[in-house]
Amino acid sequence: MNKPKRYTVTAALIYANGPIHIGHLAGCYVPADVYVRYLRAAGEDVAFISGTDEHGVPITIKAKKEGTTPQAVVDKYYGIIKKSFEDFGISFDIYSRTSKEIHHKTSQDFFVKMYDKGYFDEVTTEQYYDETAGQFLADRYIVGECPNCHNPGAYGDQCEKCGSTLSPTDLINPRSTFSGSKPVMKATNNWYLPLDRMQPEIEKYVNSHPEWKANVFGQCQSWLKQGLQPRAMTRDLDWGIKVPLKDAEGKVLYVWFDAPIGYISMTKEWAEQAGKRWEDYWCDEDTKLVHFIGKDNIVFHCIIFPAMLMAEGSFILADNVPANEFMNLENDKISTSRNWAVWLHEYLEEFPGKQDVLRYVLLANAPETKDNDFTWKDFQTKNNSELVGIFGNFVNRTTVLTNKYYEGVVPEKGELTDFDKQTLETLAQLPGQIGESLRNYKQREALAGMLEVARLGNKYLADTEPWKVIKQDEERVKTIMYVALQITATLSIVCEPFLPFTAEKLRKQLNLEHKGWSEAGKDDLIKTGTKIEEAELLFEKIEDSVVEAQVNKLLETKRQNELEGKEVTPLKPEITFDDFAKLDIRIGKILEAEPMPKSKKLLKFLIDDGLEKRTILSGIAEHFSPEEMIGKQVTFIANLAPRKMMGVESNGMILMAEDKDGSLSLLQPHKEVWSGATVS
RNA sequence: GGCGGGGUAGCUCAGAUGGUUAGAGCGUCGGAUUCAUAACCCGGAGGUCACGGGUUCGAUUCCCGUCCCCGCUACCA
Repeated sequence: MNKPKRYTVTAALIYANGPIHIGHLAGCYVPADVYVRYLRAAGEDVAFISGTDEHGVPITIKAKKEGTTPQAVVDKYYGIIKKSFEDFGISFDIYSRTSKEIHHKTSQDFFVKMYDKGYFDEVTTEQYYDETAGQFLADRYIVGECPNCHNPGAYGDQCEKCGSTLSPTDLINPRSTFSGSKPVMKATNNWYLPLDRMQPEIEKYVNSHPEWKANVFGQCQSWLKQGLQPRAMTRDLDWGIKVPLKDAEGKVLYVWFDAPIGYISMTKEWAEQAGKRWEDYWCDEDTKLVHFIGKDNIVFHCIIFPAMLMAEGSFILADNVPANEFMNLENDKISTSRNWAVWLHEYLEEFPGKQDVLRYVLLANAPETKDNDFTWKDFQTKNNSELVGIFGNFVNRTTVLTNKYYEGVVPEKGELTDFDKQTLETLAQLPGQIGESLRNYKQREALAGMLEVARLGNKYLADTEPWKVIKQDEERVKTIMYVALQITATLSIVCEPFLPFTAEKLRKQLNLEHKGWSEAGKDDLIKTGTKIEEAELLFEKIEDSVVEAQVNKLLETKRQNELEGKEVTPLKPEITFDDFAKLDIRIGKILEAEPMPKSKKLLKFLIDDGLEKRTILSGIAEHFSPEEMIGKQVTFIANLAPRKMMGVESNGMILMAEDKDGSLSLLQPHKEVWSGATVS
C-alpha cells in the first residue's frame, strides 16, 4: 500500500485465565510496542489497541475449580495482566476487556449485520445435554473413560493422560461435570460461517500478500490447501455474549467470533475518550491495519477474522500479520501448567528496574523466523557485554569526560577533521536504516542497528583519544566531546522503541527534550552550553550467582513437576470375579514386528499365542522400535473383539505400564514362560 | 502419512531473482589501550551453508529424493 495516513496496530487479546510470561512478551507484545513506539516517534498517527479476552469455556472451568464465578476470575486476571504490561512499558493507547458493554453491543451488531446479509447457515446438530442442570454441555464439561487408554477422567475434547484428541461421543460412560448425571443427546441449532463457500475470496486476500513472513504465509497456504470448513459461530453456553436473535436463548457467540471484534470495540472506546473518530481507524482504505500475534493465532487473524470482516462489509483488512514463532525456555517449551516459565511479576520482584534488560534480550533473540531459546546464561551475557559493555559504557565514558573537563557543560564545536565528518555521516545514516528495518518488521536487525550507534561512539573515542589529546591540544578535545555527545543524543532517540525506560533516563542525564525520529542523527541535537548531569550508570552487571539462582529455580520446578506431574489414577468402580473372569489375559511371544505404513504411532506385531499366530496392532511406535520388540514376551488380552485400524485387523491388545514421565514398559512374566500361558 | 516452517561458524541467528574470498553478535586466541562498570578498540583462527542426486559454464541459493527438529492434521481397542 502507499504511504498510509494512519495506523491501527493490535496486539493479541490475551485470555484472562492466568498471568503472563516471557513467551507472551517475546512473541507479541514487545514487538508490537517497539513498532508502535517507532511509528509515534516518526510522527505517525497510531492507535495501539489490546485487552483481555474474557469469554469462553476455559474461564468457566477455572471458576468452577476455584469455587468462584467467571466474572471474579476475569476481574482478577485483567488486573494482573494489565499491570504487567504497564510495568514493562507496553504503551497501549487502550488496554480494555471484552466484558465491556460496548464490546457486547459491537459484537452483536456485527453478528446481526452478517445474519441479515444471509451469511450464516443455521445447522442443527445433536449435542450432549444435561437434563438435571438443564443445559447443553461444552466438550470440556463431559468426562468419561478414554477409549484409548481407559483413563476414567478423560474430557470430551481430549484425554490429558494419553493426549488423544477426542469428541464427546467417543467417551465411554460419559458424565456431566455439573450434575454427574449421564448426558443425553439433544438437537440444537447453531449458526455457521460458511468458510468453504468463502474460500475463493479468502484465498484472493491471502495471495495478495506474498510479502507476509514465510511462516505466516505458509501456514495460511496449509489451511487453504486442506480446504476450509464451515465453523460454528455460536455455542450453547451461558458465559459470553448473548446471540442477538429470537429463539437463541442460552446461546452465546463463539469466543473466537467475539474476540477479534474486540479490537474494534476497544478502538471505539479509546476514540471516545481521546476525541477521535473510530471509523478513521477501521473503515478508511488509507489506514494500515497490523495485527501482532503469536503463531498459534495465525489462522484466526489471517483467515477467519478477515472472512468475518469481508462478510460484514464495512471494514478494512489487515495489511500485515507479523506473527512470531515461539520462545522456549532453557531448551524446553514454555508451559503454564508445568510452571515452566518466567512470570513477569516474578521477574520484576527479582530484577527490579530491569524491564529494559528483558525487553532487550527478548528482542535480540526474538523468534522472528523460527522458535528460539531463552537461557539465563544468554540473558547475562547480553546484559553484560552489550548493554553494560557497549551501550552503558559509551554513555558513561562520554558523560564522565564531559564532567571532568567541562563541569558537565557541552563544549563548542571547533574545526571538524575528516574522521569527525565521517563519523557524523555514519551517525546521520543509522536512524534511517533502523527505521527501515522496523517498518519491515525486522526488529533484530533494527536492534543491532541501535547498538551500532553505541559502537560507533566507542570507536570514535578509542580513535580520537581525548584523554591523551587533552594534554597537548585542549581546543581539539572540545570538538571531540561535542561529537561524542551528539552520538549519545541520537542514541537517546533511537533506543526509545526498544528500551523506553533507558531512553527516559538518558534524556534526563543529558537534559534533553523528547525529540522525534527525524531529529535523530543530526549533529547539533544537544546544544553547546547545555548542562548535563553527573554520570550515572544506565545498566549494571549481572553476576554469575544471580543467573545461577534463576537456573536453580527452574531445576527445582522440574523436580517438582516430576514429583507432582502425575497423580495416581483414581480407582475404577468395583467389579465381580465373574467380570474379571471374562477377560482372557495371556502371555505370547513377539515373532515379527514392523511399523504400520502411513502411521506414526502404530506398530504391527505377529504374536505366537501357543495356538496360532495372531496379528496385534499397538500404538507404541513412539516408544519402541520394531527391532527391540522382536523375541519379547508380552502380556495381551486375547479375547478382545477384533478391530480394524488403517485397513489391518488387530486381534487383541498388548498391556503396558505407564511410568510417571509417560514412558511405557512391557508387562512380562518374571521368568520366561511358555507361549499361551494364561494369567489369572 | 498429509500440509506448513526450519536444518548455515563452538553458541544464538542473518543472508543469497544462482556468480569472484558465505555474514553478524557472543565465545575463543593474539595485539593495542587506560577516559570507562577488568569495560572499550584492532586483528586472527573457526563453515564440504543436513545428506544424496539433477538442471547449469557455475548451486549453499533452483528441482527431485532421503534424514532430523517444530507446528497443525489423521491413525492410538
